[in-house]
Amino acid sequence: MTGAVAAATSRAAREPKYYAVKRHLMALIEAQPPGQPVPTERVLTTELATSRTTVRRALADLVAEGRLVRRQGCGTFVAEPKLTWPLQLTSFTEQAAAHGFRASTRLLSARRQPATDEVAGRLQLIERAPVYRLERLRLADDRPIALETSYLSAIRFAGLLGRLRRTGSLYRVLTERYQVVPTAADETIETAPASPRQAELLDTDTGAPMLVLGRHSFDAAGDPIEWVRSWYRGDRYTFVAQLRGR
Amino acid sequence: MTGAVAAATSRAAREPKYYAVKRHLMALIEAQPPGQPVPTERVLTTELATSRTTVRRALADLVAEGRLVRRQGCGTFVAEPKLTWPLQLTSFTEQAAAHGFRASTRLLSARRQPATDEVAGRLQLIERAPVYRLERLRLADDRPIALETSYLSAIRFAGLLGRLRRTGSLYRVLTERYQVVPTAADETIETAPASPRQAELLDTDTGAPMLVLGRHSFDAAGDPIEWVRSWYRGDRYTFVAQLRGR
DNA sequence: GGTCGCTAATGGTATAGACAACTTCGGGAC
DNA sequence: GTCCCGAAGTTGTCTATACCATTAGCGACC
Repeated sequence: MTGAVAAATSRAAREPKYYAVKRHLMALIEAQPPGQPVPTERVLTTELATSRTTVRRALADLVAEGRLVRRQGCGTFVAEPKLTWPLQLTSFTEQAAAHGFRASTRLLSARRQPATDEVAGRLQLIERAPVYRLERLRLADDRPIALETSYLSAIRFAGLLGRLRRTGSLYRVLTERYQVVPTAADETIETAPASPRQAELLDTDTGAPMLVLGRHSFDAAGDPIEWVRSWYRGDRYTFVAQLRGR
Repeated sequence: MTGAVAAATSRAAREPKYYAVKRHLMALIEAQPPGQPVPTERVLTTELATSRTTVRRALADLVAEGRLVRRQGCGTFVAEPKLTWPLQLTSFTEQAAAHGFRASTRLLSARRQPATDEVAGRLQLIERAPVYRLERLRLADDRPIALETSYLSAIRFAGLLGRLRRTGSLYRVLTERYQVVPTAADETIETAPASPRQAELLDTDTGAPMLVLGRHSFDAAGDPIEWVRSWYRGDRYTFVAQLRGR
């Protein structure tokens, strides 16, 4: 079955009409400073002799790239450049401090529940073993940065929820009360559209492209400590990692 | 100006209608094996008493997540799970081999041109200094994986294009002919929609979400060697990095 | 038996329009 | 002068429709 490949290679590079509109807009905003308004949808519709749907598709692309910002009832504006976000540091507070931000955390929910198949596998637990599920909103200078969902074994870390409510920092509780230090981690990075809830908490739109960071951390014995998925706005952040040596 | 923040926190979690359709579809495909067809757009439109636009929006979300695959004239099907792609190895061939793929490369274009401001800055060259621009399509088992655009100084690596055409591997040419070995690199990861050209080469749709990897590599003296941007299909790949020690 | 071409069904693109939600701004009431 | 309310203009959501591009299947023809 080479049908798919043959179709792909023979497929002409047809440019959708919305992409011509997008290129028109890119030329318009190229040298414009952040905050500068672009023409309204209706103006673009008449100027470019097209439909509002087509204009909106082009605008949506540029919003997804982080080059435009739209505000309902107000207009569409050139966006601030993306911010870089360092990877490969264990603690969110460290990451924020490394770039001069004041980090804070809002605990959205913390509960004990049976593990799903995926979580049980990640934490090397038996099916439906009890786990803690923490949902936290990470902020830098009081602006929402990321939405994190963590899973930890409720057996191994019995009493974690109460201790966490008192001290606030999961990292400190793990090291000081449980003598657990992560020594290795597997990190995964992918992209996915935002759910309505995620969009609301991160002040963006449902379906907006997100960068999803997964961290699977292990202690010195090689046992899994936690499994975390962090959702960042893809239109606002670029992840940066520094690699040294071979 | 706290208006934006106030609006964000007070904004109710209103679920668009398309998201209800998306949840309906997620329930449908949850336990389905890859390749299984889902109902056609027109069937879903009548079954869910909505418009085709709304159905298509939900389907587009699931395609962006890599959970569905659509083929014009054929139908919509449950997708294969995403593939993982290792980061933090210098050579594409190494990365592919690490996961059991046979890597190959198609040189799409190679030319000498004056540097743009961004490229000149990255390579620490004066404005409009001559650089080589290489565009390569990376394949694994003859399937397109990534589209790479590299920039190198045409002064420092004079004669590179000819040597590259003879040997094929940029990495080998750099080490053997120029005695240059990358010892450090800054990597950036972001997400952006595919252009028509990128979509055609990677066998996907214009506007599809991509993972964009930037690599800025340096030699032992700290001088920049090359600046590369690699585009991967976000619906098909998850990047994986392993972190050891602190 | 093989091949060509037609047809039906699918997803892809584009249009026009209605209404909702939200912001801004100015005029009128107090 | 201050406050409130409404009008106008903006983006957000959803609908209905038309036509195009591609595919698979089938039947007629050679």
